[in-house]
Amino acid sequence: MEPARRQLTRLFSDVFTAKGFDAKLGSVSVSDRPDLAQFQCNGALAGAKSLKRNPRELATEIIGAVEALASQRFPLNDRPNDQLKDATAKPFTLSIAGPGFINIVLHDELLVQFVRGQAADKARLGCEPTASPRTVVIDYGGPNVAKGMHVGHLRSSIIGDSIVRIYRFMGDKVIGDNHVGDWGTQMGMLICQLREKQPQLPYFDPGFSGTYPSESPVTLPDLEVMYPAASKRYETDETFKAEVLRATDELQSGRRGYKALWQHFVNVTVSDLTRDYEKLGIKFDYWLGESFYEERMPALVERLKASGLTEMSEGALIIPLANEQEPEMPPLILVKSGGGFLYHTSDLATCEYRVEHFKADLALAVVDARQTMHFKQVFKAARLTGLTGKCEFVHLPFGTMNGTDGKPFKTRAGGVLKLKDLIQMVNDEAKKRLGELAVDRPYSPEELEEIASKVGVATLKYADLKHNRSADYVFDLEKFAKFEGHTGPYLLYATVRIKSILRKALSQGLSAGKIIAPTRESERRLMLEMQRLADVLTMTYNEREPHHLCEYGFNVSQAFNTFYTDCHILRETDPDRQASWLALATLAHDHLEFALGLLGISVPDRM
RNA sequence: GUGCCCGUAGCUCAGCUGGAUAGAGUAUCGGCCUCCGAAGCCGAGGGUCAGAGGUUCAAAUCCUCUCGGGCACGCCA
Repeated sequence: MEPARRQLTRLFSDVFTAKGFDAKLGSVSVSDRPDLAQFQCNGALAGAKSLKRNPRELATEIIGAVEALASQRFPLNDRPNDQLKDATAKPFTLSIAGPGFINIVLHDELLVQFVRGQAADKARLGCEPTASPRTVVIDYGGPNVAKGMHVGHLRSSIIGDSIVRIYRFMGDKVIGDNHVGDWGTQMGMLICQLREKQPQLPYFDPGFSGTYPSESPVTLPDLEVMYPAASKRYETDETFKAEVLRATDELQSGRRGYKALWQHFVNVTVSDLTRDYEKLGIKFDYWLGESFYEERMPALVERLKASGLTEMSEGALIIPLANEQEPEMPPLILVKSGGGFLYHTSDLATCEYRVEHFKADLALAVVDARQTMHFKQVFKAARLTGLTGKCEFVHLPFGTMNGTDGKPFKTRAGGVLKLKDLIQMVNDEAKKRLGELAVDRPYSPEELEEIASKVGVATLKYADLKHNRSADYVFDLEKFAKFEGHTGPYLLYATVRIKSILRKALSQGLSAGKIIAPTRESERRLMLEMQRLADVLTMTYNEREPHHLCEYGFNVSQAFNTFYTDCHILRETDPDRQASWLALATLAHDHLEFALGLLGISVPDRM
């Protein structure tokens, strides 16, 4: 069943259209004044203006026409006995306020019909799949070899994972790809750095023809030290830079020892990454890193050359991208003056592969906002050269995670906080809180671990997802440890509390029944909130902004908590009402578990 | 220099396809556990929506400019 707002919009639009107005005027929104109404339509104001008429007069006319259709569009099919005498009851009441707003309040019986519709649809809670499913490749994660995951990698993984879940639920064919940074100049840096420290290793002996050791000469912690050091030298030390560039070229042109060494770097990094992703409950369908496109790049470059869109400039092969609209757009460097490839080229090859191999209709890249220019270039070049076909390429940028000082996040010591340390920290805090709360419910150590982990992951993910995707946001460790207010644990707490009530009800032989019309404001508010779900989900899907779903979960939690305090379910004496409340609580639980699920957050049975 | 993002309560953020009294959380203050889980609920105070113009019956929202912060701009990714 469609949410009330959408159905009302259709009704009002029909009326506006019939009167010769733009259908858009019929748009109904949730009321800005919940004290006055549940929904509102402002179309009469704009409509009256275009005809230079009195808006209140037009609003009156609209109301008349809407009411004439109302009972037919929204039949009240179940009137409780005490309302039989009111057989002419309208499905909603309309009124005019202020300069010409039309206010709408649903009849309680109609409100209940929406909620019952959801309750009858356990699997989808009334959310229809998209009418035109597409094949969608979603590129997220994107960690780099030699740099373990730190807080900066959280966003892409968490946001991307949620978008994957949402798209899948909406019926698209989704392919999640972790585009690992495993093939750039950074690899040359690592090779040179290691060669200086351990030149005796067989990987550096060009004459070596035997089998290289299966054991990696370095661990991830080694790499994490080597990379920043090498990176610094690369910028200041010209000799080192030249060596690095040569090593990179040699690696990319297949030097055996370097390739073997590179494989070790990748392996130690990936096995560590996999553990981090497991802790976060994040999975990928593919791990097609930059190196995967290695073989495809030379052929691609040849084809592009043949297309006549490339030219030589300062020794490099480029695709010029500046035009009248974008005179400042820098060219895309296809081949470096030294002969190597940059990530522009591998990204072009990636675009091509996603179109040709995956037959993507849509390709989303969940990548840091600082790469905006890069993607503009790549996508423009891909379009120019015809690589994109009919596929739509979209960069979904996200903002930087800053510390409380407003600068990119660092630990107190000034270092980069590793993801696993962060997870550990949040889990420890969760454990502490569990100890304070669960006095009469001692958990086994295993269950304690599991719950703490769920609470910790919920804290991290929710904190990240609740913010507007494209803006920078402040990552406040102190707040993370608090778990109060608008946080993941708040939503978990509400959900777990419902589970607890339902368990208790079951043990007392009580069961959920038919949801009946609300009699209290707290009950009405909970229903109103829940019937919005499909609307919110559609918005989240269209905008690719999971924070709408966070907001929704928070609102439902809040509405439930108020309802919970106001309506004591297990103590209720009217069995019909009690059964209805149990059904309402069950539905609230299902909504929360559903919304959290799409955010990638799982709910423990108790906490 | 060119371009992009941002500036809303002490702090962290929603709201931005223009609409009524700008909302949450947090912090502060005051209530609520013999009663389904108080990580909760109820209430109070707290705002020149950075500033100035403009468009409009109506601007936090659209346009222009200024100020302030962040980021990106050819051989790192």
